[in-house]
Amino acid sequence: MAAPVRQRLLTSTIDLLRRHGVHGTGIADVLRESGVARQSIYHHFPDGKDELVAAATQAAGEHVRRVAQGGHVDALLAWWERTLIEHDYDIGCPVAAAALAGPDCPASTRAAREVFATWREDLASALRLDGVADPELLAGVLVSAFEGAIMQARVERSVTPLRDVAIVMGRLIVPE
Amino acid sequence: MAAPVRQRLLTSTIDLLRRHGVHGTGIADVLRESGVARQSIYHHFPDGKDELVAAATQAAGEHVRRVAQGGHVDALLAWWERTLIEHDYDIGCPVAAAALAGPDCPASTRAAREVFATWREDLASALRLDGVADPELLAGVLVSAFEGAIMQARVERSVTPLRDVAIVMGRLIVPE
DNA sequence: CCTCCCCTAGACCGAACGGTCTATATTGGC
DNA sequence: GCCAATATAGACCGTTCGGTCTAGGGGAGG
Repeated sequence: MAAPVRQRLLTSTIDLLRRHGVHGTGIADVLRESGVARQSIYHHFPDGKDELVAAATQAAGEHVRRVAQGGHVDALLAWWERTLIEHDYDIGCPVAAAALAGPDCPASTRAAREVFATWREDLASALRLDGVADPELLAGVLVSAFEGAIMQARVERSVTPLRDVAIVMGRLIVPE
Repeated sequence: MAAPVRQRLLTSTIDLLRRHGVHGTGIADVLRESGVARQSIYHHFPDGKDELVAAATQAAGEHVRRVAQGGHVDALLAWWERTLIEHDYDIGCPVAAAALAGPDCPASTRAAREVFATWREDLASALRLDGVADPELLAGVLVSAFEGAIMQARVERSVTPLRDVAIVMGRLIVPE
């Protein structure tokens, strides 16, 4: 009962987005998992589901950002490996879920775009500090490769796709 | 009226999967877009939506496979660029949609896994023929990077993520 | 005190969901 | 001629959907 209502809503929504995607997650599911009253959703997120999903996407993006403190690729990799195994490969990336929601959820799409941009900027800064060539280019490809690897890892039920990305990208991330 | 019913069902389902994902696509939508009778779905796909989506995923995977005849990365890139622009960035990869559908759609998840495996094998064979080192490793990362780039390209409404993947991966795909 | 805000409880709405059912063509092969 | 397979049309089912509504509880600040 400790956590405030808004936070509980976001946490539950993120969890459900990772399992079932945007359209596979119902308001009733969020209510059940968070134990919050129906009306409270529309108090905190007047625009309804799309706004809730967009806010959850932003929050999830911030969380991952803190995990990869300073853009350390190895920390990101380790965290995703652990998370996938902990949840028995029954989850994906909530930002990917928002990105694939489609035109019915414009706010969610926008949120996904902004999170991806933030991730790229963080990674590019870290790469630049390490003296790596083409930091922006590599940062974008890193985000792409990570997102694809998470998707493959989920259906393969194996962390191999993630590790392979780390191996291959490691060859490119070298000081010039 | 030319195309047989089963084919029209698959074509329409693929199109809708790319726009709205698995849970965002309803049976009624498929019926409307394909102009097929409701009962015909359950004639060709007795297990209902999950089986239809799985079959559509397989068919889409085969189609992309033919596009990348022999595993030519450049052909794949050009096709995705053209497709995204043609549809004004309102589509994604249908296999990704199936991969993120979640545990309610076990057949679709299985289909996504098999398509990813086929793509990796095709790419690995092509890389091996070109005398590239670590063909399996690179093939897996290529699939990851492509899938992630398609996702980013969609929300960014730009082909830049795809081109960046091509540039960076081109540096790795060199004869040993 | 009263009022405003946050929160809960739960009924209620019309629409859409996936799936089943009956009934009626229209085929092509035996 | 007959039968099975394929197709169409459309009613119908119970459930769930996202969203709105009313009614009331409790705490903080005027």
